[in-house]
Amino acid sequence: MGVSKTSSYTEIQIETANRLKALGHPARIAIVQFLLNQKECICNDIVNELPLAQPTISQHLKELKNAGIIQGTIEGKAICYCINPKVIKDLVSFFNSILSNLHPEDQCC
Amino acid sequence: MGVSKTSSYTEIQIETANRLKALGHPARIAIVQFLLNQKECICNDIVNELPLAQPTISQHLKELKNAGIIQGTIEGKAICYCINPKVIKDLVSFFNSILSNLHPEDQCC
DNA sequence: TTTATATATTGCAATATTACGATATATTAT
DNA sequence: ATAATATATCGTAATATTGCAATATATAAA
Repeated sequence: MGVSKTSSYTEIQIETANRLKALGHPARIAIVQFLLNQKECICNDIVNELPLAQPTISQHLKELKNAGIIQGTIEGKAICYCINPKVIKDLVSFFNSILSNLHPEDQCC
Repeated sequence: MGVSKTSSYTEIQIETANRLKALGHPARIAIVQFLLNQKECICNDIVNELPLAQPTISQHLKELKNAGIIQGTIEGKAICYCINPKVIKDLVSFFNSILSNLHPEDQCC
């Protein structure tokens, strides 16, 4: 008894949660997967691909960008969005570290 | 032109989004990490560890459980929650497949 | 059976998210 | 300069999430 509560969360916990939350919507998963298949990754193409209006997609792109999942650079009249590999690698590491800390003998169910 | 909109999302996109969304909150990241370090994983312990009230933690546990991230079994008076390795493995695969589809020559930014 | 312990559920307020029409901005083409 | 194209922002309605006090349930201990 007498265990003191951790006052808050660590920076890493907050950052990881933000990134996972950004990917926690089917439209944003679909956007990421669409970007993977494109050499030219422009918002207007995505509008034609997904069942969402242009402002909604723009909003989803903004969230992915705020979380660092994607980056955008201006390409003339359009904008080129693409995936930031570093963040994806971090997430692979995060889940791999869960797996490696999961020892069957520790499992109670 | 004339590209038809995909009517909706795939089952896998929806399932993946649900799982990532479930992990998209610092309290739920902290809960998962706490479970990793415990042999005895009981909700009341988590209440002493996190800055949240018992009903709130119970709610977060429910969300993790609904998303399949954790499972709970009744252990007498308490409940033993632990992580479902299969789902974590699926997520590692998801992010690894993003990485393997990310060819630098395709990147426009 | 009464009491204590562990967890879940309900109800509710505060806040955040999602989606979109309307509109703004910025670049390119004419 | 005007028009067309690509994207962003604003305002707003509908819905979802978060957190908690109060209360319920269920098991174990006395």
